[in-house]
Amino acid sequence: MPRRYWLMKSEPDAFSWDDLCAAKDQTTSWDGVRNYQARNLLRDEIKEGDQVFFYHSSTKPQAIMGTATVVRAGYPDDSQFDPKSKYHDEKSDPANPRWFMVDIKADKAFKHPVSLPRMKATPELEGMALLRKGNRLSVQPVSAEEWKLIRGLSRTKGSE
DNA sequence: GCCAACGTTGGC
DNA sequence: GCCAACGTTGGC
Repeated sequence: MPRRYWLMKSEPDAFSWDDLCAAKDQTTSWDGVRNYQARNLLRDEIKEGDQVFFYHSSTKPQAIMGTATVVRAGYPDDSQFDPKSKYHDEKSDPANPRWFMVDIKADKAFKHPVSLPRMKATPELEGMALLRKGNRLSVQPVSAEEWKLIRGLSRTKGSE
């Protein structure tokens, strides 16, 4: 199985790229995802060694801040069983957990974060999941071509 | 702050 | 099982 690529969104007010870099071992559990489509990716598709773009949403500017590596593949999200957590899900059965998470570790900060407008202005990225209208998935696939191209963009300053 | 898009919930 | 109402996401 070749390494695969993903994009994960985070609101920096909640958890930012800097928070990831400041975390112990620059590693965090990607918990709190409560969407079935994203859950399926976390549980079934995302494997150790896969690479992740870390994207800041609902902020200015929205941008991919850097890359991370999946250091642990899908396992049950423990926040679903914690009554004190805002992610608590009383309907989830511990014997058959509903929600999953992965662990990611910060890899490289982009010299130049790649902004949403810059990606939109790049014709080769036209089909990218992130740019599709109405897209709300917080975890989404990235193709090898998109990965390579965006890493290239991050090495040079854009107009955005 | 607005609102379009989409997912989820619940009445029937 | 349909679908209207509602809540959330996230760009603008």
